[in-house]
Amino acid sequence: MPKATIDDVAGLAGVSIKTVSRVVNAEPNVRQATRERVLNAVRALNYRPNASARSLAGDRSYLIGLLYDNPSANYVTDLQYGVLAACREQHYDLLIHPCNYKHSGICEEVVGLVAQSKMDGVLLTPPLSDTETVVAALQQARIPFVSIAPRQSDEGAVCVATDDHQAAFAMTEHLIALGHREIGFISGHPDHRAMARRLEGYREALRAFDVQPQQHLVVQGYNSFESGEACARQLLLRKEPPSAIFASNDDMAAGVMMVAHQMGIAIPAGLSVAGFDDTPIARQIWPPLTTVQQPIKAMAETAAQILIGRLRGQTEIDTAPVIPSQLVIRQSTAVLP
Amino acid sequence: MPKATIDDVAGLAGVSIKTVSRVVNAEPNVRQATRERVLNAVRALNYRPNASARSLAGDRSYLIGLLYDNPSANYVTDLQYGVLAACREQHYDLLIHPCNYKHSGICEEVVGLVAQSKMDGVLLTPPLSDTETVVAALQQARIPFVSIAPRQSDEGAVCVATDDHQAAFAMTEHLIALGHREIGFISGHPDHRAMARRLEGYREALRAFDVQPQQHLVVQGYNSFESGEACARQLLLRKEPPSAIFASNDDMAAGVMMVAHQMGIAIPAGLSVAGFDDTPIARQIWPPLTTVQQPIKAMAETAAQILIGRLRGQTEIDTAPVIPSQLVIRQSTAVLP
DNA sequence: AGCGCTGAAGACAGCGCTGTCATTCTAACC
DNA sequence: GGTTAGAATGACAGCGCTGTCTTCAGCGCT
Repeated sequence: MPKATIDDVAGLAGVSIKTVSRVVNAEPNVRQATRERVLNAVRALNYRPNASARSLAGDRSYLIGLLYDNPSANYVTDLQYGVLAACREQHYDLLIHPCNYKHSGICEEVVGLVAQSKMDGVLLTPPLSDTETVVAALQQARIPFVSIAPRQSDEGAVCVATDDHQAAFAMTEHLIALGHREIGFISGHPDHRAMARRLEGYREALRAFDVQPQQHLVVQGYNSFESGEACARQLLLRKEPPSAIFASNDDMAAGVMMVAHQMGIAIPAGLSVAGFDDTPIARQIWPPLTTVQQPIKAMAETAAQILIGRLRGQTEIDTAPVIPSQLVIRQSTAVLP
Repeated sequence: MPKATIDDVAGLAGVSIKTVSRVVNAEPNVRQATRERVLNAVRALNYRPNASARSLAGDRSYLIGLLYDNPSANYVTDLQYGVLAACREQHYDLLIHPCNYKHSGICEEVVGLVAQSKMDGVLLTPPLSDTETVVAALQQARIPFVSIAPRQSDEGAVCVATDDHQAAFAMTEHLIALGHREIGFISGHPDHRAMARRLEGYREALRAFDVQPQQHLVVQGYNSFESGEACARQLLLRKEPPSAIFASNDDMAAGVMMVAHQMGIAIPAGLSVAGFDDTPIARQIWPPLTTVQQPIKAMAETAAQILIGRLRGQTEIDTAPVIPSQLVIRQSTAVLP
């Protein structure tokens, strides 16, 4: 079957191509009977509008871009699945673009890419959404975008916000409730604003429950399993090691558990360990890891819906929804003996 | 800066738009001096050809699709990075399309998708590349495609082949060399041809080294961590448990190790465990897992290069390169005491 | 000098759609 | 019944490029 064009459909339905166009694009002002006649013709010919022609004429590509720079495969695929769900629903296609947020030419790269590939808009994810130069470049180039980012009062940018602060507070509260007072904290990569929020949440919980914060119990990690190992050694080799360690992500928490195993420390009997993100690894280590589950997929889907809505001209939508995360208590945390 | 069109460039360079088109598309028959004049104008105006116009006129979209149905985030992102590397080099864009290979309408879905999004060609990955109906539908619709798939003599389809058989043979040989004779094998999902090849490799190695194959030492897994656990219980609760277990993938091997830990079996002292794939988890469990590393990224990149080459009209390329995988010996396998 | 020939460049017609504006129809009102 | 606002439809010009065909200059040959 040769691919049908809009003319074929118009001919079969006995209307002008413009009317077919109206029906296909769900525009108003078409009589119900006409609409059905056209739809039948579309089905009969298995007509698919030509995306290129449509883009060229309409100056819209029905393509959105997903920009990311994140080494976690799970995070990336969760993002993609969420965005794809929204795209499919709205008949948009997705272009993915991993990039290096530290690259000096990142702004030109991003703007150039959007121009080149004719994206209608882009989705920005951490740490790109935390990189102010990129955000500014996008704004300046008037490229529609929506960020996924920690909650933030400043900036007018549209974003789907995470509640890292609150979740870290809740996790710390959980540890305190178990009787822990010496709670080590492994902070995350300094370029990720979400990581800073997690540290704040931890600190605020200590304050809220009158636990004496100790500077040396907070060590700087860099999100990787290996950095988790290094930080764990630093914390556990002290003369007075903490009774619990809260790592800013699961990979580092897994690193902590690896080191604990090697040092012969039982978990959770001798050490409670908590992570953040609820990646698959949380359930694949022993004991299963207490962590925080952030609905990445839902956030990505929401962000994509908002972006596409804006591209369609909507503006009255909620400009910064916060998607709540959830504590997942497993077996790596226990009451202080 | 308003976006420049080909007319602007032609005007500035003092040539016709067709000549600009020739230069931009690296076509022959343009004098060197003219070419340079045009290129200067392109740079001066920061000209980017309009992808939609180009597609419409040239009946090419410079878009390729990556089809997959795989729950492993690492696998998927490796694929993507490989394909993207080739795309970037060749100025193609990538559309990703996760799908459900068991869905009954999968063939129509795939063909429809390609038509809809105007993809020039697609990349097929396991288990889609193992699904004959999909392959047939693509061939019938005359959609150019390249598969990533286990080596296979039949079919004329262009593919980048894996050497699962050989790698599994090598791993089994490694275990035999360590003195193991009772080697349990956890096979993978039956719909993945690669998994069948791994089982064959195991069997052939037993035969080659005169180890008595035992039917009950081969149990059926389904690629997941949980199925690895179940299979491990089945193998380890026998009165004469194997001294080594070779799982068809790392997740299942991790499941085996989890069960062994729970049963108080030391690894590798009491049990050698081997996996396949070299996913990050292999290094994040204790002890680090002996496994097989298959260069997914390189395979994907090669496949994309071949596909793009074909789209460009090349045909004399190697039609079925085999990318060799590599044994990674870590600490989960040891000499039989 | 006249011939054909090749390489370099341009003219021109669309690709299949959408935006704009003109036109026709419908129905509700006086 | 005549008007008229508004809904429904159509005519038409291009969006920015590429494919095809044409033109023309320059060259070697007889």
